[in-house]
This record gives sequence, structure tokens and C-alpha cells, in this order.
Amino acid sequence: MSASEPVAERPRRPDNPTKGDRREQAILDAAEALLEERGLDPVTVEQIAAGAGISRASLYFYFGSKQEVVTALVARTMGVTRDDADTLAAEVDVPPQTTIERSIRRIEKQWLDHGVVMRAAVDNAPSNPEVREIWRGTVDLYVDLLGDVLVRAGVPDDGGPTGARALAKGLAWMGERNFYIASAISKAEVRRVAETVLAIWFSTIEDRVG
Amino acid sequence: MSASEPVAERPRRPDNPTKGDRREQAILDAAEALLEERGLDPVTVEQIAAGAGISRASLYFYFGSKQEVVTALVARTMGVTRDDADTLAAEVDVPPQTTIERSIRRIEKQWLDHGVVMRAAVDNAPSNPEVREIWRGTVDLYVDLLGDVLVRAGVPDDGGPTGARALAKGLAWMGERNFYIASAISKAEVRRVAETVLAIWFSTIEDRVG
DNA sequence: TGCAAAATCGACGTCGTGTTGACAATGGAT
DNA sequence: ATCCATTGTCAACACGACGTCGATTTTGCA
Repeated sequence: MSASEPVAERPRRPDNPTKGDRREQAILDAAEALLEERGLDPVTVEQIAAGAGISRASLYFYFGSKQEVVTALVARTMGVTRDDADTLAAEVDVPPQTTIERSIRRIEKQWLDHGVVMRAAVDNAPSNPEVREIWRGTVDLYVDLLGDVLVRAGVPDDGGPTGARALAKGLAWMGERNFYIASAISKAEVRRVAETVLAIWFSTIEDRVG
Repeated sequence: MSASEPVAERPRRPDNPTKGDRREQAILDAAEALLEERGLDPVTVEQIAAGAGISRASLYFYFGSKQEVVTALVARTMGVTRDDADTLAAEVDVPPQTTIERSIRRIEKQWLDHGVVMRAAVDNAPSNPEVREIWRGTVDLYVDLLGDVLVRAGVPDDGGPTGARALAKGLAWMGERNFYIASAISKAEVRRVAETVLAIWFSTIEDRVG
């Protein structure tokens, strides 16, 4: 913000690259790498620690549990998705269909780039309340965003189960599930499914606006 | 195959209500009950065994692992859903919309009656290949059934990502995900979501048939 | 009644998690 | 330069849950 206080105001800030902070990132990187080759369940704390170049006991200095590691990893990845949603929400002067298409494209890209972590998030949500909150919160961002867009497009909303908001919720979770399944198959399948998802969004609008 | 060997050919058939077979069912019942109050993860083999009135070691006489218990439980519940799909598939002389509505209603009922097991199935699918197969196989039954219905309703299918089959797949998984979330909230929410899901199915058809 | 198959269980080995307490490195103030 | 609190590291331990083994009892049928 201001250039009058140039350096070293707070010694223990996340932007202050402490030795330990680097280790923390190394742990998350190791976890993500392990996630890539094995699944999530088979990955052990021992392996993550080894991947980060420390002992298992040392890992517990940084994270209180295996769950916390996963939570931090998911949070790191979902930060991007949340920023995307904010960016999209700021675009008010474009036609509704454009916002929807851009949203789906962003989500598609996220699944293409970070499929492993995204799938781990979905898989862990049932047993990890923190991850569940992060995940649902992020989906909700898009539910709200696209709910508004649907209303703007002319889809009526009486607050009931066939109103714009309810439809947006149903359609958003349709995307989530279909991308999840596709991302476990191949990147080509993710791209294919993006078209299907988009088609259903558009059909729903078309039919409800007329 | 042949009727020349009338009775008692195999003394260990599932329709032969052996003492042990009853225990097997008792174990599944106990597992289902435990699933109801606690989650799936926190349930221990010890508790399931206790619920069935046997020791932990004895349970391993019937099932090779905790996973196998869950698998058997899921299989038992999904049997009904599969039968439903067969029944629906046999109804060829009714209008497409009717088949779709009836399908959604059957699925809705299944989530209302067996939400706990259904959710356990979804939660375990990632880490349990057998459950995953059962689950996906059942969903596929409806994908095929409703894909045919879509074609019959006049939705074109070029085999691509916006063809009738692809749409049916996307819409079927939309239902799965939305029912899953709703069933963790309340029965009322399940009923509400059924309306939303139905609305999206109908909108997709309407827009694509015209 | 006899007896093989079915069923039961105590005790054990293993694996992965998380904790403890003692020890080493780090880096800023003096 | 050195002191010392903070930060970081780890071996060893305790615990809980899973799955196995061998010995023992129960069952049902000839």
C-alpha cells in the first residue's frame, strides 16, 4: 500500500520466507506428488515426511495431523478457484451466457491442472469437516454467482425447487460430479464433459426463458 | 439346469437358511444400524461384531475384511435399485416424460429409505473398488435406460458430448450428486431436490426437441 | 451316537497414527 | 563474538484397529 515503511515491519509474516515456512510448502509439495502416484488412503505420513526430507515426528511440528496436511493442500489449491469466482463475479456488463461459459471454462481448467488435489478433496470431504467446508464454500461461490446470472438471464425465481437459485445449485453440483468422474479418466474426457455440462446449462436457460 | 436331481444337491446354498447365513445377515444389519448412528469411518469391526452378537475374530469367519462387509451391505441395498431399473426398462409403451419421472421417483424413494447406505456407498467408492463397480454399474443402468428414453423423445444423438447419451450421463450423475447432498440434510430436502432434478431433465428435453 | 464340517474365540503380530522429552540449529539482541 | 530464547529435529514410546492362527466348541446329518 504505502512505500513509507519499506522493509521488516513484521518478522513473522507468511510473506517472510522463514526456513520453517519453506519446509511447510515442501511438505505440501511432497503430499501432492505422493497423491499423484498412489491414491490418498495408501499414502502414509512417513512417506510425506520422507518426501519433504524430514522425519515423521518432525512433520508433526508443522501439522497436527495427516488430515491437516490434506486440508492445507486443498486450501492452497482452492484459493485459485475462489479468486476465479471473484473475477467472474466482477464482470457484470457481459451477456449471461458468456459468464456461464467462462465459469465452466475456469472450472474445466482447474480440473485439468489440479485434478489430483481436486479429487482428493472430494474423496476426503466426507471424513474431513474442514475440507468439506472449503469445498462446499467454493462450490457455493459459483452457485451464488451463477444463480444471479440465471436471474439476470430471465429465469424466474420464486424461491422454490424450480426457481433460478435451486436450478443453479443443481447444475453446479452436476458440474462438480461430472468433472470429478471425468478427471479420473483422462484430460480428453474432462474437455468432453465440459461441453456436455455447458450444453445442459444452456438448455435449461433456453427452455426457462422463453 | 436339470430337474433330475431334485433336492439337497448343494447343502450350502444361499436359499438354504443355514445358521451361519442368518449370522451373515445379522452382521449386515448390525453394520447398517451402526452406520446410522455414527458415520462409516468411526465404526469399528469390534462394534459390528458386538452388534451381531459374536466376537471380532468370529466375524472374520464370514467376511474377509471390513471392506467386504461394506461391499455386501451396499450390494444388498442396491439390488432393489437394480430391479427398479429393470422394471422401468420394460415399460416401453408410455411417454418418455413418464419414464423419466418414474425413474426419478424410484431413485428419490431409494434415497429416502436407504440414505445411510447409499451415502456410505458413495463415500467408500473411492477407496473400495468393489463398491465403486456396484455403484457405477447401477448408475449406468439408469444412464442407458434414460439415454434410450431421450432418443425416443426426439433428442438427437451424434455420439458426441452434446448427444442424447452424453446428456443422459451428465444428468444422471447430476441426480446422484444432488440426492447425495440432500439426503445428508433431511428427507424434506430430498423431496425438494427431486423437483429440481426433474425440472432440469425436462428443460433439457424441451429445449433439445423443439 | 459318532463325527466331520461349521462356527467361535483368545491371543498374537503388524501397521500407522500421534505424543513425549531430550537434543541441536538458528538468528537476533547485547 | 557470544548468549539464549525460539525454532526445528528426531528416537522411542503408547495406543488403537485390523487381520491371522490354532485350539476348542457347537451343529447337523448319516
